[in-house]
Amino acid sequence: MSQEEVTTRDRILNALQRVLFEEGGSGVTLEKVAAEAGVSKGGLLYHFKSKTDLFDGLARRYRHLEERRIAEARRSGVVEAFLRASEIESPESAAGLWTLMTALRGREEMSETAREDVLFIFNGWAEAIHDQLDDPVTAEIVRLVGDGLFLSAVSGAPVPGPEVTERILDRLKEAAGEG
Amino acid sequence: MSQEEVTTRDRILNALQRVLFEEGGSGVTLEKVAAEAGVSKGGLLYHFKSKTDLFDGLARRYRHLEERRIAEARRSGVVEAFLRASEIESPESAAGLWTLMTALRGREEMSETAREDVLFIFNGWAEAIHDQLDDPVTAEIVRLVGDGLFLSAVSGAPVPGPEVTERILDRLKEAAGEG
DNA sequence: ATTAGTGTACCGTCCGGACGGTATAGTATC
DNA sequence: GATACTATACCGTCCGGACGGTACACTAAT
Repeated sequence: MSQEEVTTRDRILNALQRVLFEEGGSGVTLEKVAAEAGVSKGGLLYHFKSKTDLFDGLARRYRHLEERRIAEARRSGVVEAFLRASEIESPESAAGLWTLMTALRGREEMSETAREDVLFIFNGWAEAIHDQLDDPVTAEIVRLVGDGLFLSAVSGAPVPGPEVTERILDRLKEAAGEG
Repeated sequence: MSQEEVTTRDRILNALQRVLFEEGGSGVTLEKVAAEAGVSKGGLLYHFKSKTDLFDGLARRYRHLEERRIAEARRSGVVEAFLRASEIESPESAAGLWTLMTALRGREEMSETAREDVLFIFNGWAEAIHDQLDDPVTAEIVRLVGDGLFLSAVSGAPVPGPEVTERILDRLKEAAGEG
């Protein structure tokens, strides 16, 4: 439990992300996640008292992560930060967020607090973008392009090549007066 | 079985969309869909021999629908048609496509043919857009904005108001030289 | 014209397995 | 002696899918 080592709780959440990535939302079972994390089922239930609680924990962790990213982006320039965050760095991480979003509507097995955490992320980015850009239409375009990037990357739909992405970024930054 | 009446098969698929909309992907059970369609479980299984087959049927129907829309859009102007199609007319319909997309990665319970049908839709729109716009960067922006619109509408993330949407549309049509 | 047979479109029930969750006894570390 | 687990056993429920009917329309031979 020293500072640099990852807690068991975090290992379990990472395992959940991996299972989500490999098998999708309906492939998640407590036993699988426990095994993937190298814990027993009892051990998992010690940290998360139900499956719902487990998903809540993941949503909460995403929220904290994105809160930090958004704050940083407000300093460094939102357009670039948001668009870069939307192309996916870690497929496992994206798959988790994706599943959570999917569960947003029609609560499948997600609690109200998890729903709020996920919405917080989207609203947080939207606010940051609108705060920094004067023109609301440009701001919306930036937001939508980012969401589109996220959707494409995570769903297997066609993704623009890296050099096209760069040119999109340049064009939007120019329109936004950033950079 | 005359022309104007909807087949039982279609009624079952509509029921699936409704259940998907109300309860999400993991809320789908054969019994629920059957009840919603006003058929027995046995009756459902007569038309679709497994749950996978049921989802396949839905994907196939989407594909046919979008094929027609894309062909029409090539005549009437892709930018407007695509963006209008991406803001959602029917939430039930969108929820179904959304679930299918979610299942694209990590096959949960979707067959290869369903995956192909869904990818066909996305690639079909992408091709139509790129065919009609000279500048590939603009084309990609249009595509991404549309995907972002879809994502927002269906996930509960913030949606631009109608007048902002119109202005986005105008700006993109201008950039594309359409209309 | 009746009989027999065939295909289609269903209904209702049952079974086996998977899964969420509970419980409990034990272990190791701090 | 509290914390952080392991391991195992168990229960109740839900669900996919198989199966055995049923009803009815249509055809074909007698």
